[in-house]
This record gives sequence, C-alpha cells and structure tokens, in this order.
Amino acid sequence: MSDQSNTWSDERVELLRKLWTEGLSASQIAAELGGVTRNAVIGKVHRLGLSGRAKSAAPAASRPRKAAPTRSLSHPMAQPSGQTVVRGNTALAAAPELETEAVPQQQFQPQEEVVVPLSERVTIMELREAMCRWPMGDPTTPDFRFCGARSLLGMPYCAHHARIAYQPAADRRREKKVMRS
DNA sequence: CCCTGATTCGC
DNA sequence: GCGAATCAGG
Repeated sequence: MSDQSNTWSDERVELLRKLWTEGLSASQIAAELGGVTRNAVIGKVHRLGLSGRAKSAAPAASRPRKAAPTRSLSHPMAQPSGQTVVRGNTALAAAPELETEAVPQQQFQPQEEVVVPLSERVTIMELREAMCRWPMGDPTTPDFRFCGARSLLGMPYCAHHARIAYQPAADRRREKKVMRS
C-alpha cells in the first residue's frame, strides 16, 4: 500500500487513455481518477498525443454510442404516444360510475405542461450532476431528451419539475386506500 | 451561468 | 513533465 495516487502512473495513464477514448469529458475523467483537475487531464492528454477523437461521427449533437435502452425511468410522465398505458389493472375493475364525475379536468396543477426550449434539452450523454433529469418525450425514440435545466441543490429536478414530481400528495379526496395487490 | 477542449507558460 | 491560468467556443 505504498502507491501514491498522484502522478501519472502507467495504470492511471492507461485509464486515462481508455476513458478519453470512450469519449468521457476531461472533467469526468478527472473525477474518475481523483486527485487531478480537468486541466491536468487535458494537459496529459495533449502530451500523450491524444486529442479530439470521436468527433467525426458526431453531428454536433453528441451521439457517439448507440441509443441506450432507457427503460429504467418510469418516473413521471411515461406516456409514449398513441399508446394506452394501463397501470395496474382496470380491466376487471368495471368502472362503477365515475363517468359522472369530472375526470378531464385539472383544477389543481396550473401548469403541468412545461415548455422547455429544445435547445435547452439534453440527451442522456449530456446529462450531468446539477442537471434536471426530467424525461421529455418517448424513451424509445432517438429524440428522447431530458429537461437539462439547473437542478435544485440535492435534487434531481429543476425547480419547476421538482414541484410536479414532489406534489404534496394530498388533494386526493377520493380513492386513497384502495390499494390492494 | 454552466460547461467543453486548447494553449500558454512558470514551475 | 506537470498543471493552473487563460483562452475560445457552445
């Protein structure tokens, strides 16, 4: 255990090469290595003769790898489009008479529809710490993006989406303890 | 403002 | 050789 984590040991250089080749940013690599800044990483990269690789195949939109199967996020708005999402089970439920009740109305939630400029949205590759992870669009299509706005400190969403994601969960007068697996 | 890599230059 | 400071973009 007498190996200084500092300096560019062969192993660290190797890891640097690997990560750099994989397309990670200098700051990301620096964080991965630890003990060095992104400047150090960039400096070393240049000294090693490496530099701007994996750029030709990127149409200025950063899409080096194939689309990742983003299926883990089933958080907030997970409604593809034209697809009826059936949550739980309603087939045999036989709707009582809730038709009479108002359904297509949203008295609460003054702005469910968040308008995020497309230029502000980001891909999963561009997503970083401090960025809103609110999914926008269909995760199965290549145009899937995340909000990308500045996220609240210690929160995965921006101020706007955090409000939607973390609702007081109160205004549910009707139905609330009908959950039975 | 956040970030990216590129370059310079004192150490 | 190293990397902070700086520069030039997005």
